[in-house]
Amino acid sequence: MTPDTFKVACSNCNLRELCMPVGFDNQDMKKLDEVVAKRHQVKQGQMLFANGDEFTSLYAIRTGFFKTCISNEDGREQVTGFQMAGEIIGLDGIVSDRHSCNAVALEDAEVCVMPFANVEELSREFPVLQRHVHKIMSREIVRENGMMMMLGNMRAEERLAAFLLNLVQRLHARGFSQSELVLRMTREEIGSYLGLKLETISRTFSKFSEDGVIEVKQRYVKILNPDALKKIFNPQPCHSKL
Amino acid sequence: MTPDTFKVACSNCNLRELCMPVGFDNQDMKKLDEVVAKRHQVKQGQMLFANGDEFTSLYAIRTGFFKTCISNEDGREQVTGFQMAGEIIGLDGIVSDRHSCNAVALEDAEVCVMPFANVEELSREFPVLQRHVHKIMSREIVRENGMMMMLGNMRAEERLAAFLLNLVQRLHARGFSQSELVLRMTREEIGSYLGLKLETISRTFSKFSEDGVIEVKQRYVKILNPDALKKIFNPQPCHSKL
DNA sequence: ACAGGTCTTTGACTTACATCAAAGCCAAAT
DNA sequence: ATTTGGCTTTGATGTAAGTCAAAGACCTGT
Repeated sequence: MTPDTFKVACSNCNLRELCMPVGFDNQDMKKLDEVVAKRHQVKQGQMLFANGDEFTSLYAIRTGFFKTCISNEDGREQVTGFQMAGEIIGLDGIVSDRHSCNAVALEDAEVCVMPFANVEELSREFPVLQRHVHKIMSREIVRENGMMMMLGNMRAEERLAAFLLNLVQRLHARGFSQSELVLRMTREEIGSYLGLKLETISRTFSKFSEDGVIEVKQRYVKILNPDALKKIFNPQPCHSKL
Repeated sequence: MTPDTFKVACSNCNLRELCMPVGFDNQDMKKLDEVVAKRHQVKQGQMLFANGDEFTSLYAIRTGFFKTCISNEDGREQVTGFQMAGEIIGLDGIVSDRHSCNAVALEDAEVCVMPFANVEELSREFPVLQRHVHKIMSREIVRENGMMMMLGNMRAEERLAAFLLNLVQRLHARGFSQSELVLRMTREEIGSYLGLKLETISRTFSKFSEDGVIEVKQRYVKILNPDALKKIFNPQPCHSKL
């Protein structure tokens, strides 16, 4: 065991409600601790796993912030997601027993390593865990459906508004502010995620700022008018009959 | 039981290798027949399920061709996938117990209805089925990652080339031609899937045709030069060191 | 055989975003 | 305090794809 790994328990983890199913009694919870083999530290900029790596485990993020991305033969990169505490990464690896994307820590992070064999074994024993795993995968499918809608149909302003609203909503669920956030990623990474260039992200931030919808100072963003942002994301049809 | 539903068995279904796990002995296979409650016919243009419908079952396509699509508040529609025989639809419903997309038959179709409760119960009993379900969901996640790359980074010609190659590849796996196909969907539906307008699809088909890469006659498409198509999809960098 | 509908093609023009380029900002290192 | 390097902003210009419009192809039912 390397010094940056150690054994821990879900049963007293403060993220339990975020990454584990609810409705367990204490005894079940004890057994469930077995899903997590150990914890693992990942420094900013390091990869948790890379495209082509053998798939063995899912990872629950305890602290820190990740991006997942794929790149094709001619070097173009697509960020496929940003993940924060309580979220699960590694699902891409199940189908082929190899990871098909890179997971990069955007800040120093700690993850719970959950060997997938354990997950499957305990899923067979605990229907509530089984259901939970299915929901996590389904949620990711639905999220990506939404991304397809963004990338296929929405304009730059709509994409960035949706992105910001989604970020604060998730941060808020973790006890952070509803209106203020510090971006963990560059303009280029946001652009890659949203199918836009970094200049477009920068210009759109400036536009929102000029319109008084947000306040931006580098990575710091304050949402001044969330309703305006929601309206940009989701413009009202002029007439309901339209 | 309505006249368009009847009980059947996977154990002698000719699509078994496509939609069911391999490595079952006969006895297991008998029990596995229990996943499928019945079959269900869907006429061209009809919905198998719609956004908001209660989720109860996954569906394995026996014959026919489907599209799944979502639409947002202001009416914009995004096709999120095209599915053919042997593929599974309905995974989007697991997370919230409601479907979040519409599944529309693009030609008369027949599906095997697999109540998800059965799937989960049998998954607990048969690890190979459990693994299979996980792989199906992971495959969908990886497919959608690839779609994000397409929609975020690729040009119209690349998207359409990738689309055609993917279609023939899947048709070929089902015993159809590697080079000829009849499209089941309109230019508009292809466009929606690829984040392009129908005119752009039409123009790009014409361009490919002028270049001698394909032959197009309405819905009929013949791939004359698959290598050229692959090169469009996946352009070689000028120098490997680049 | 024809009428009506849906789908497709093609042309002319517009536009949202990309590209290219230069300057500004900020934090860490010297 | 200054340099360095990564990130961001902003402006000028280019372009791939969108929009609008009209005509053509095909299918279905009468």
